Amino acid sequence: MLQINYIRENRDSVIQRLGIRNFKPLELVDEVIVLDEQRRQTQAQSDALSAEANTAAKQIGELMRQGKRDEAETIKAQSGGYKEQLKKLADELAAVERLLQDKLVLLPNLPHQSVPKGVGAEDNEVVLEHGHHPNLPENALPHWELAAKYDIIDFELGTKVTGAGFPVYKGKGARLQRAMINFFLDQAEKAGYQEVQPPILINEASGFGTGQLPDKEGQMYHVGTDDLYLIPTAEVPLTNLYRDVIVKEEDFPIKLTAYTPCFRREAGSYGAHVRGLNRLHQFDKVEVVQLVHPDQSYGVFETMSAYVQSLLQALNLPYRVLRLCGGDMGFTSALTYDMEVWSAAQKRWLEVSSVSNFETYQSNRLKVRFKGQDGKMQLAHTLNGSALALPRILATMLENNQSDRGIKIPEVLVPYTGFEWIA
RNA sequence: GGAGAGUUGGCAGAGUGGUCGAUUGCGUCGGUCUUGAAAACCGAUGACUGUAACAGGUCCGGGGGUUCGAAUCCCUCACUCUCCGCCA
Repeated sequence: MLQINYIRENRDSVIQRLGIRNFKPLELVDEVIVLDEQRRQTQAQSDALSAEANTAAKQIGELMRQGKRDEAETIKAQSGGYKEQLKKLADELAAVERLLQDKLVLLPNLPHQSVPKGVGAEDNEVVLEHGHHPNLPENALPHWELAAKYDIIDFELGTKVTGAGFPVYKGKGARLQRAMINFFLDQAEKAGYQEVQPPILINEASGFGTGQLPDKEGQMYHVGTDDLYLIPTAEVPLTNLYRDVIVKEEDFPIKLTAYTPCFRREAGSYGAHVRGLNRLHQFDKVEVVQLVHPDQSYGVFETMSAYVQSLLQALNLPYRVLRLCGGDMGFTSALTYDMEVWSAAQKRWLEVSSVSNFETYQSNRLKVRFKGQDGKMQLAHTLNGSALALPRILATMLENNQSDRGIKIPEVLVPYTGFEWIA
């Protein structure tokens, strides 16, 4: 959520920057400013009246103590009206605040200066490409056929047990999943991230804190009986660990990592692009999250991006890094790099990681703060990145490493799998 | 699931209707003393909102109510703890 004070003081620049996102209802900005003005006026009225009522109440107390009952009764009689007036003002205030809040959450984060203007994926900027596209023979198979051929993933079984998008990994497939999780977690720990096992069900306040609610409600699975949501990413429980926390400045940077399954309804996604592992309702991911001093967040952002790339390099996967354009960026992000790997049999790029700096957009909702050198409270910056999402890595690994002998396991994973080939 | 007890500032812990935003202790920060440190002593030390700055306002788990006035009384919800039951 954007900070109302910032909007009030930087109206023109806010509008200009939202334009980079191709954000349409720019009139929201002025509506918010007007509502904020109303809010403050109502608040001031209410405060003044409260002050009067407080004074009167104190006088009564004083007079009672002195035994001046009659005088006390006189003031008491005059004080009767406060309650009603205050209630009226409080209702008014609540209404204005609610309106303001409702509008405020509709405003996405302001893009960083480096974010290119644009409306969709075609406007994203390729920052770099790394590695060579493997030359596969004509009879190369897409990963869903490889998965069937070597009997390591069973999509049909998952459909039977749950539904489409819930694959069953078997044998070496399951083992490979576990190997990747362990490899990613070990690497994250080496990079200084503390491993956490968070809950994978979250309450509404957590969903709101990181920005999934209210706008992306339909993307999460909701457990109605207990009013909880299945996490779409570990970012939600990890970042919410610090909700309402005042961090010590010297504790920055706070670096967390977690492996969790992730659940996404992916409503409205169908067709060839979602075949196999390309888009699932349940998948595994290792996530990294950092809470940092505002001065450091963009440096940390680059470090995090480099870290994710180091994983892709270790796995020997050809990848590219995209700087997302304003229109393609997530609602809450100020700057996002997407990492995509080249899936050689499908001949397309698959997104396997997304690294974002949210600046204070999340921390303003979460109230993650620290006391700065000047003694004033400041909001922390939050960042996160996938490191990495497993299914598309697996898909690409299967496709790119296939040969007559079978699937070659990347060297770094062999200590974790205990086998070099899936054949 | 049943019964009972609780939820107060970074922590511990007072406070059962009026000068309580809250006694006190610990912690933290600053100072005195010291070659330095410890101890001792002195002082400071919540958040939010608001203002040019003061002032003012709000917050004692959340929400609602009673009252001129609520941390204190009532209702309700959430959570924690203890005992019982069930159970990976």
